[in-house]
Amino acid sequence: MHDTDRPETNPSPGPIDAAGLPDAPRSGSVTINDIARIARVSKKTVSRVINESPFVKEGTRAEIKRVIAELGFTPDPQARALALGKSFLIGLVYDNPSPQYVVNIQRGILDALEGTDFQLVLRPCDRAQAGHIEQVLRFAQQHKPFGLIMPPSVSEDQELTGAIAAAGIGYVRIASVSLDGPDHMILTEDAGGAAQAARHLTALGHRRIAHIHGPLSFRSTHERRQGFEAGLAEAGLTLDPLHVAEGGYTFESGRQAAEKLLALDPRPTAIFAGNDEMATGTLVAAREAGLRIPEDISIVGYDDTPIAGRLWPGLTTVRLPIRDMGRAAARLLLDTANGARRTAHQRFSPELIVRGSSAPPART
Amino acid sequence: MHDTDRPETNPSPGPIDAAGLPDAPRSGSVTINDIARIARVSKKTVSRVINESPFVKEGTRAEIKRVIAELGFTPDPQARALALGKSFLIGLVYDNPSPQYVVNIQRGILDALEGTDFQLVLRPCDRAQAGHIEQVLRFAQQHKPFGLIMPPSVSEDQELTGAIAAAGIGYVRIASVSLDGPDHMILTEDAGGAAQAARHLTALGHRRIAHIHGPLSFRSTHERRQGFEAGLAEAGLTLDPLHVAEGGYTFESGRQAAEKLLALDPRPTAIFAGNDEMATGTLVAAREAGLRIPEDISIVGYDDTPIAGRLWPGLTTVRLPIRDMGRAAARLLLDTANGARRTAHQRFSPELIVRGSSAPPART
DNA sequence: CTACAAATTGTCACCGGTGTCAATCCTCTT
DNA sequence: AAGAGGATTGACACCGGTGACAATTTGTAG
Repeated sequence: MHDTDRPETNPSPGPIDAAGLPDAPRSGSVTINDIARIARVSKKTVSRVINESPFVKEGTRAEIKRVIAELGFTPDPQARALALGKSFLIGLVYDNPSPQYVVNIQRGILDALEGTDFQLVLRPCDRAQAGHIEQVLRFAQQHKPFGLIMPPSVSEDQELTGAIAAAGIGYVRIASVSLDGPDHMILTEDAGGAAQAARHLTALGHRRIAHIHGPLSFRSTHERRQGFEAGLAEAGLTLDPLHVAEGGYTFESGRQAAEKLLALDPRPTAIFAGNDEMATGTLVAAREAGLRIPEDISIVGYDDTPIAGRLWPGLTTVRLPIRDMGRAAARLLLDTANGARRTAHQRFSPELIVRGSSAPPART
Repeated sequence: MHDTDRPETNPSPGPIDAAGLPDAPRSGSVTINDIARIARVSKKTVSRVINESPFVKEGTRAEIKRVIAELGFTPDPQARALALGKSFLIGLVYDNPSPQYVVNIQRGILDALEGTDFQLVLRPCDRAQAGHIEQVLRFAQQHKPFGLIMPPSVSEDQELTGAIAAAGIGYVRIASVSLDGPDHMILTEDAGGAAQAARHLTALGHRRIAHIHGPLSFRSTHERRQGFEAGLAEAGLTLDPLHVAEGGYTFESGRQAAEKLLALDPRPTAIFAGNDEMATGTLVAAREAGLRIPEDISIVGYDDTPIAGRLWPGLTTVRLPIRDMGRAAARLLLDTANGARRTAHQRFSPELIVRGSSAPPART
């Protein structure tokens, strides 16, 4: 149970020095009042200096800054948040099933937040679960975050982003280029990356090429497939519906989809998976089927998460600068604090990374 | 540049309804004042209900709760934090190089925090970098988190934990059992897990067994090595110093350490790596050396991160219930809010997971 | 029916900042 | 040298809660 039966008043001794020097800074921490008193100005002027207001005389500003540095004062985020009606938290609202993706986004955001007063708060959001929008909204209304960052597939949920915009919360979305919008966005050229993968395979001489795509609820799924088909078309190929399997962006789903594709006769000589997790599943499925990689089957993934370089053979994949994107998203958000009013879009181009999992098909 | 040249006063129209009904709740959000007014009590009494104080008459409490539910009131965390001198943030202070570990800890903590008012804030902490303690301390003093959770190796930094304790911040450490302390802890029996790995290998018939340990700054490194040696001793074996290599808990370090071990003559028939990342590196090094796994070399890891199940062959490893540990750590922290004053220790036992990377040694 | 203690509720200052707007200080003009 | 008008600065209320302590109500013994 709670310890609620203790008396409401706190019987602890309290600040012993309370009766002492009336001018001594509180033992706890330095506040704006201490600075104001010592610098012989009003707290409002100190506040102006903190907030870099231009309406402070240079000499005053210098003196206040000196005192601030001397006492090691840092403004209380809670108090500021209360007064401003906006906290110094940046919320990462995510549902991406790939841990690698999530960690890299986090790292990028943390890169950008370093040295600022902003903190990164994690807010997972299960779109499959009813009421997920209300949960995020509740967080937003309660904690009044400075802004939210939404990677796919949260970023593709129109209902959610609409509700957040309506609540007056700033946010940056990370999404595929095809998803246009009037808000801040970090865009990835998914179709282009997938086309690179297709070109790579056709250049190696593959003709029977299969594709495992992600969940239909992800826009990247469609974009990557479409880009892949466009890339194949450049070599005069089309994607046989038999050669298309659906996955869920997870290892296990990739493995199962690959099992189906590998059982085809004739067997495809190459498989392009919608992300690295599924490509890893494909690799395992191929191994279980007794196939050699890349001699019997070439495998290409997408994202270049760390696992791609840890497999044997290394996974040929399309690198997405996920960490950079996270950093850019956070920067975009912070810029709005500095008065950047116009919405900004920023593009990131994927790059094909060739490792050992792809090679020319065996002569049949 | 900043938009600091805008006038200090906000020229926007402001709340239009300000002159209207004096009793109407603010358009923004419902506050404790609204509840108090409508329930015809003082805000202090509402505050008591919010905080589940027992000093409120049942009827009053019921009525206030009704009004709270009706208006959908939720107390402002910033205001509470300001008044209490303690925020509703839980800080995860981490430096573990393995992304899988980090994500799982996060998930566990988030599990425990779901449905509470607490938020998870990420606070990476590079122990190699000078001033890392000051950074964490600065965060703690500024944001006054409700508590911190520190997994290894941050949890093993006496200087850091000491400073945090001195600052009066509550925290829970996740560490090896050998690291005793007067504070809340989640303990893992690393030595026991490593001993299980040793028994597994000796039972398979291995005699030339090597070990790649982690960085010396991690306590788990010593604990795992010691447990491993103890397990070998049960079979009458000792660990030849030649068969010991140092790694850094990273993929690349494991790969390099394994290269050295695999070049020995006679070659070890089994390698126990201090974590899965290094075991993965070992697997790649073995493949590069043209060895078959497990026929030519058995490999065992530690942690059972997801990658262990994604490799081919699957990695035999020691499973640590990382997510459960994160959840337990957060629960422990929350319990202190409910008056649990005694420090609590909670143990988690590792479990050997046998997959395809270990088998009896080939007859030589 | 009183009186006194316990239970319940209220008042008011304060947590540490910011917004509003008035007051004061300069710097030029004329 | 007085006045105008912009540049600086300050006074004070307020953001939405909680702590300390006083006030009021209730319960119960005498």
